[in-house]
Amino acid sequence: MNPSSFVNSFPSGANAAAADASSVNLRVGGDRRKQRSRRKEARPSELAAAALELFVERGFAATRLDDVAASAGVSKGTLYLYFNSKEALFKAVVQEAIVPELIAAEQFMANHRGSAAEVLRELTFFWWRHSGATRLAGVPKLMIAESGNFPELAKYYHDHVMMRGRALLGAVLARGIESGEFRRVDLETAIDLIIAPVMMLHVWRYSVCAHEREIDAEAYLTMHCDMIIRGFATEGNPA
Amino acid sequence: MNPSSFVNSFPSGANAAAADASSVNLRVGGDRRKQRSRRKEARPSELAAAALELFVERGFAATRLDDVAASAGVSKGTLYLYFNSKEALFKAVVQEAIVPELIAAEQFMANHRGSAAEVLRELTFFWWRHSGATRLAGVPKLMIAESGNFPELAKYYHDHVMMRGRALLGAVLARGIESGEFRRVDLETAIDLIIAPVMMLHVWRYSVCAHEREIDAEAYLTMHCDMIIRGFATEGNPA
Amino acid sequence: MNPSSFVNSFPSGANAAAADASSVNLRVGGDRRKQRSRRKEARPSELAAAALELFVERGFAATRLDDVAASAGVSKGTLYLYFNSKEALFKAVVQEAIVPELIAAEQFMANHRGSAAEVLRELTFFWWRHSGATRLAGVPKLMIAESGNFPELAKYYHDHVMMRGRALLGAVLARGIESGEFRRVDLETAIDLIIAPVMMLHVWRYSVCAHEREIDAEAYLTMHCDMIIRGFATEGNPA
Amino acid sequence: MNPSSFVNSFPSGANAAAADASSVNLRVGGDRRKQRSRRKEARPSELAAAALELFVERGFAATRLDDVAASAGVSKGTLYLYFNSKEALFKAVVQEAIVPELIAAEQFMANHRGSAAEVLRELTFFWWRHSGATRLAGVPKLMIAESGNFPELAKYYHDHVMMRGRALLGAVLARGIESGEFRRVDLETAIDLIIAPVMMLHVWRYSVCAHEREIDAEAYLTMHCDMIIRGFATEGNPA
DNA sequence: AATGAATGAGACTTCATTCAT
DNA sequence: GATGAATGAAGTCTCATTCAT
Repeated sequence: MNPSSFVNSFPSGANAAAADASSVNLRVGGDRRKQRSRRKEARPSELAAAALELFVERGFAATRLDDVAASAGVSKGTLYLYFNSKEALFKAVVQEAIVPELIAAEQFMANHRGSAAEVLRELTFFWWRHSGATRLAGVPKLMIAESGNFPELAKYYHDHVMMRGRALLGAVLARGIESGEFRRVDLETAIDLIIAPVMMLHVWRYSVCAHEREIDAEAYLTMHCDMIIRGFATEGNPA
Repeated sequence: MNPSSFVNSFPSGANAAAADASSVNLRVGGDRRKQRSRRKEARPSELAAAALELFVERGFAATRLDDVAASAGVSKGTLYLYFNSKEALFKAVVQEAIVPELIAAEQFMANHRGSAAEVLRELTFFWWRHSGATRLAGVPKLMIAESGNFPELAKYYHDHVMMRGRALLGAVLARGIESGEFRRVDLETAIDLIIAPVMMLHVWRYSVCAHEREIDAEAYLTMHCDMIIRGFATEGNPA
Repeated sequence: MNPSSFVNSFPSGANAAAADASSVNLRVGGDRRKQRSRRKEARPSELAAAALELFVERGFAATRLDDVAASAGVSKGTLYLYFNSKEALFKAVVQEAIVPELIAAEQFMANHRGSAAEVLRELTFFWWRHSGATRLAGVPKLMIAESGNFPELAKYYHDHVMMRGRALLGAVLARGIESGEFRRVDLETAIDLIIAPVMMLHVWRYSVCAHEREIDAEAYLTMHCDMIIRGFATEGNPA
Repeated sequence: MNPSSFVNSFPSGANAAAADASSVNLRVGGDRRKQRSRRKEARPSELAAAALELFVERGFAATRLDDVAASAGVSKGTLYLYFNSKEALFKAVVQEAIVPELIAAEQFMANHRGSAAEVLRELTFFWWRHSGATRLAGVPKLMIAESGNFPELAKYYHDHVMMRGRALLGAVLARGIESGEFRRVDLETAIDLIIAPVMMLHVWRYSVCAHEREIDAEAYLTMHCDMIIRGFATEGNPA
């Protein structure tokens, strides 16, 4: 699993607009003359990808920059050409890893037509496919573990990732309430309860249960959606 | 010094209140001759308590033994009289923090009479009062963050804490299904979905949302229980 | 030339009051039981002495802490028990090196009786004996070289050392003018011109001329004093 | 690339003004074809000029080649086209900075007619105007700071700069003694005492006193010359 | 000739661990 | 039992130097 595959692992249709053109061009360009400069443009992403792997696996503090460098196939000094500090690398990793994920989800939502319940269910599984099943699955654990020591990063993650994801869910819920499909519940709390099990699924897979218990994600998420939809359904409209 | 021997050195029926009392008595007792030996017995607990505080706040790697020692009012060397390594201290901390918590929950369950739904709801709030509102609240985050680097500890936590807690919930669910109160759902998955939001509540409070958003635990847990109970209720028995 | 000789190289009668008693006790104590703790008190001075040697010889940046530690016979980590950073060590070195020097000169002055010219001449040679001929001779060069990068230290040196030395000279000059021995010259400028050749003598010995030319300090300072005294003398009083 | 070949590549009768003119012409000249080759010849001087600025300001060790390159508007690699190492650059800088200074002083002396006292005074102020008031003022401090780590350079500076300057002063003194204007003093020592305050004036301005005290160079040098001339004057010839 | 990306040795600094007292 | 001074391995970060383009 090399760094470049990481780039390609993003939903192809989704991030075309969002991801900077350069990293996309990286693969389509045909001529060799610009390889050096193109390489330079691609480096930060490659390094961040290597770092993501290790951060997710070992945590921030336990990851040595030597290992990141070795994993990316560069020298330790090269890391500092692109990132001023280990912390800066950490920030870049999180941003590279999560922003495309969100953009994809937002586009998915924007294009979807269907009942609120359907959207909720499909969004959940979309999320799982695009995050839970990839190496991005480790990011929530990473954030949980390190946000205490990196308040700045925690704020960024909260503002740009969690709030954005919550807004998505809030819109679905509001639509369902509007249409009479859902009961009138407190939106914030409802959002919390939709998100929590999904996050926890990621976390379990990457930490406590990693080697102890195999969680059947499909069944887990199916039941979760059932519960949510049933729990929010209006009386005359049992999902 | 294996984990279980350490656990067994705790007062068997003890909970947090009892442990506190002992360390308080330590200073009010009038007999001076016994103070030394009493103190000796209490030391590991005092040290672990100081370490818990710091581990939970800063994480394992970012906590220096100097700080633990200073916080406990002893010299750094003294730590090594009771724990062979930082890792050993970590194990002791986790074990000391969680075992009493569980014992208390089990006793609570054993004594409770009522419908499955009632028990579920009360158990949830009991848990919250005894864990979420105390310093133990940080333990889940700690476990999530460090279990990857301490597989042995993750296993212990999984086997002795999570499984024990899951057994508790499994018993309640089984009772509800038996009595016709709940539908026949997959037990393991159902347990996961009951636990996840509670864990996540702990985690959020200690990490990402710490400084960003105040979660109303009461409303959150109430809605969670509503959803669970409604979601599991049999057709003719809408909770 | 070991560190302890450094301590003893200070004028014995002069610094008895100034230097902290501990470093003096270091040598007079007879019992062995307290060696450990006494050692601790003495350590900072020993380390600073070792550092002085190297700083003076190689400059601040070119001196490695490994070498300082090795030279003091301790491990690198030990340095950090006493000094928070290389810069802190530098500060300590300067302060340890120069303050006693000044105190000695002040006491010398206070006890001296004689004409202004005599005092001037004797003070100059006193200074030379106590500074120019010891390893402290390198401090002026050190300060000149590094003060640009350590403005804080430059200020300290200026305020506590140079101003103090200048005050000494200013007092002598003022006395001479008062008594009609010296002409009425601008004090500040006069002080500059008395100091400059003395400083430069130190500097030359430690830098440019170190291996090229041997300056006869005795002749140099004698002529310097002659020039100064003759230059300042009133018409009817040719020195 | 040995020192002397480098020196010889400079315009022989040149001084600072001439060198400046060449680099200015570089840009105003209309002929574009020559610009490339002209530029090539000028490069080393431009690079050394940029380096001088930084060396003087920060010292040798604290100056990064990145900054030198950036300041000269070239890439870091280009530095190595002209100088084999940082040390080689340092040598070039010193040589380029001081040789023209000396040549100018020698020419000034050669053309001067007047009493020894007059020459001494005017030479001093000439020196100050051409060195103390320009960026060259920092060179003495630089030499003092680094000569310990660059013995070879110290020797060059001593042999080519100091000795040459001393010869100049020695000639003036000898002339004064010959004519009966000055007393018969030891020449070497006398030269030292003439130079020292001038050097120290440079040094003070660039280091310890930089931000603390403003020295009135005019008054300082005037008094210095007065003292020297008065001090050396024969009995019947009070300056 | 010129670039600037890449290197890697080496610097400062931290901290878990040990041990003489 | 308790101390705390001492250690040294290992980490992050810097920067002079090289070399493919």
